[in-house]
Amino acid sequence: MWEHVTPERRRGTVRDLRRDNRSVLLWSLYFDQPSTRQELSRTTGLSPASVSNVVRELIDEDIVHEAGAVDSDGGRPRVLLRINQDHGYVIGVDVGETRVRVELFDLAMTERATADYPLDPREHGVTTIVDRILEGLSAVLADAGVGPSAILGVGIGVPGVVEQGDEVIVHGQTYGWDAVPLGRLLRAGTDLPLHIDNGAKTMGRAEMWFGAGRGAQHAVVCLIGSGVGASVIAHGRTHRGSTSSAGEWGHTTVVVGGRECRCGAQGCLEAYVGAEAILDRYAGAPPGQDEESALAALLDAAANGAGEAESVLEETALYLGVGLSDLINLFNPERIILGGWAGLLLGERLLPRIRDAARRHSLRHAFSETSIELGRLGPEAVALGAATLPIERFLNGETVLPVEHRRSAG
Amino acid sequence: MWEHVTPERRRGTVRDLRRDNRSVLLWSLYFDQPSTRQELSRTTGLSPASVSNVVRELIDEDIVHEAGAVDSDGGRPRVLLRINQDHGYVIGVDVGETRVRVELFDLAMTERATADYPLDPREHGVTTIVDRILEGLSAVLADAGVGPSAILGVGIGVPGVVEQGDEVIVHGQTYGWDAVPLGRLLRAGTDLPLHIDNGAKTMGRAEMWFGAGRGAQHAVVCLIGSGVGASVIAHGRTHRGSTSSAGEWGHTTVVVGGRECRCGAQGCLEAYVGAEAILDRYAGAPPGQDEESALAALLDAAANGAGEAESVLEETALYLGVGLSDLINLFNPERIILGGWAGLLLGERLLPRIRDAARRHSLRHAFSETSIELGRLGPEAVALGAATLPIERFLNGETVLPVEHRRSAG
DNA sequence: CGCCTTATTTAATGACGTGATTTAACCTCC
DNA sequence: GGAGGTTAAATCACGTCATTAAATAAGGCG
Repeated sequence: MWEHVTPERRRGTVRDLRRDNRSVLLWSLYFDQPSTRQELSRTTGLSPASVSNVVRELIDEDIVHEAGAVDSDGGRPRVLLRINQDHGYVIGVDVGETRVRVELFDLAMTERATADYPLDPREHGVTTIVDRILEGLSAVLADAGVGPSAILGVGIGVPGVVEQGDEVIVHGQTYGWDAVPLGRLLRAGTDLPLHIDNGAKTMGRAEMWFGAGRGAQHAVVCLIGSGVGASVIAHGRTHRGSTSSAGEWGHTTVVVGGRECRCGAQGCLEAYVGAEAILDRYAGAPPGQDEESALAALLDAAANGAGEAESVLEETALYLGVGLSDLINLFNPERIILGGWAGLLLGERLLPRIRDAARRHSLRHAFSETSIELGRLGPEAVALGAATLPIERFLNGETVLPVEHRRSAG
Repeated sequence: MWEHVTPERRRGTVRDLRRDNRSVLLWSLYFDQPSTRQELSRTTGLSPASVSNVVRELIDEDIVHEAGAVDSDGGRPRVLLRINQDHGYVIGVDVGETRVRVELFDLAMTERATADYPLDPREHGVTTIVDRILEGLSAVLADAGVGPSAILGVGIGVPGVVEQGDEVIVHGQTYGWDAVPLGRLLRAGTDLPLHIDNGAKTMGRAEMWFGAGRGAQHAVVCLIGSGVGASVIAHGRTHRGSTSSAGEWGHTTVVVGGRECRCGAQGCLEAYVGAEAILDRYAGAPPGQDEESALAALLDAAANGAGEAESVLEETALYLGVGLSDLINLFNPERIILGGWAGLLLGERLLPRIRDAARRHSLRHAFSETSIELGRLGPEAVALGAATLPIERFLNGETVLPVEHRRSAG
């Protein structure tokens, strides 16, 4: 009864030690390719001898390749090492409000195949989605010419709360999903290792790994689309809370007794800065347009001096800034990243005003340590981020690939 | 350039492994005393042989004592082990708004000496505080008859933001402290190892270790006094953010454009539920009373049916509930603990109403997984929690005590 | 071609955790 | 009260690991 006060600790055999060191080395190499044994020794803190040993092991397993060399003033050249990007593959799935998208990547995260299934807005039934995903999996495998045994895992980003556990359960407000055992349903159709997570969180991962979040240890990635979500990263890790539903920034209250939100509460942030809510507040919106064009039109109208559009945006910037200030005060991140299609559209035009509103509503010290930026990966990042889930497992040494994929040891 | 995405990893020598295992064992024993080697083997996952080895080491260092035995149906009795509570001592300091309090504890956290220095409300100068603390340190050492060499460390809880780093800097809004290098100032007067942290955070630690937080991995401890603060615990660790100013819940915005807060912003939670703010909103408050009696009087007035008092409280419960719902949505804690003198007073009478308001403003799933409770340790817990800072270091094996305190090895 | 410089590997060493084996400590039953 | 049983703890032999120091590889330069 003490686990409450200390972080999880792995079992301490001398063998686990090796697994950990190997993992540290892999992470380092993965994010700093190509590298040399020497450099790895520096970055990991391991002795050159240990680096040599581990690297030999990795080369034998065909996970790492030697690739050229670089002169070292006068002496023996350093050998360049890089991860064999064809050692295995990962798949990322983006289950969005309007489509299901499946992408296959190699270990370097270059896209090798894609499948895209537009979704009828009225067709969010569980079986439809499951079918699309399974269909997409076979499609990208075939398309890329990759066998299932070479797949390290499949990451799936879905809207709504994802309860991790023995059985992965998805609660999708917008989809009308209630406690859907998505993992079990999918496992009926595929044997690939699955990693299911909330879409905002997977997008957050993508920005942290490859986008505007690189280098930050503490960040919040805000996903503003039709609705509003966020992914909180502390110490480089996505904050999940006790049942993985942390980060529901959109339903934070900014006005007690304010506008009604689709979640049933009043005064939620989402009821002011979600695309749906913004358009709702704007009388000038022509009906029948899709949200994306409608919001773009609103922005144009404001740029052309339309008073009402302008005031809706002004208000939006204020509320969004307030929402961000809450994040700053509570999390003290070094960086806040605005993403999602609506977030990017709004940010482009309103960022200074949003920043100003955030400044006015947060504590000076914390605000001064936070930068507020736009996401760099676009709204397509959900699948990419989802695909990093199996990559993480791989780098941690928690995935073993069938032997056929290993070169016979020297 | 990859640390952004993986948690800190310790250097991996076979020696660190031992230190870690020893630490795991110590934590387990600390929170589950007395215990036996056998039981420790179970809880730590270490083999009985390793437990034996480590325990022998700890006994040799006089950190652990054997204390009696317990029959085991028929066979050799299990030997009970407990931590030698006199192996070393820790000191906790509570720098509050009205006093400085210094307490000395043994390893079992029983209080051995106390020193208390009331503070003139106008006298929050840095040197005054530093002097009081130093005075208190000598006082408790003398009082308990303990030499400085037996002190594992001193934990200090202060109001305001504490920036951890090479040089500990304190920003105390309420105190009018701006970037005070408290660590350096104290080090001029004492050689004891110092741990400085925000008072809300140290109180949170106390509740997590010994109070209403026991057993929880994810919790938020709310400190409501004259102002409002919070301590967020994720995975058993206090969340600090990038510059340790995380958890400033009090300055979260609950009403855009709302009441002015002493921080300069508008609509902060603190401007509604801090004791000062509550009394401010209550016209019936007789002047010249201290806050504590005034709030108690307000509560009594409401209990006796005074309409205005009642409505102020009703409103307070609403705002507090909304504040909690933000925590629930963002952090998804398993437990929320209401503490601080005002929090306890309010909670006693208003808890059901607070809970209800929180429920109405948070997402169903997250709310249903959270319990909202009152703190168990009272407002005195700041010093206790501060004292756990050096305890933690000790249990992690990061503290070495001078040899004089070790029994000569057998 | 021999010497110099730097990178990597090899060899020797010491620490560690574990399973198997002993030893310790207490019980029951005859 | 001693033999046999039972459970706990300590010891031993072994395999694994990271590290340091020494050796070797791989170029450059004169």
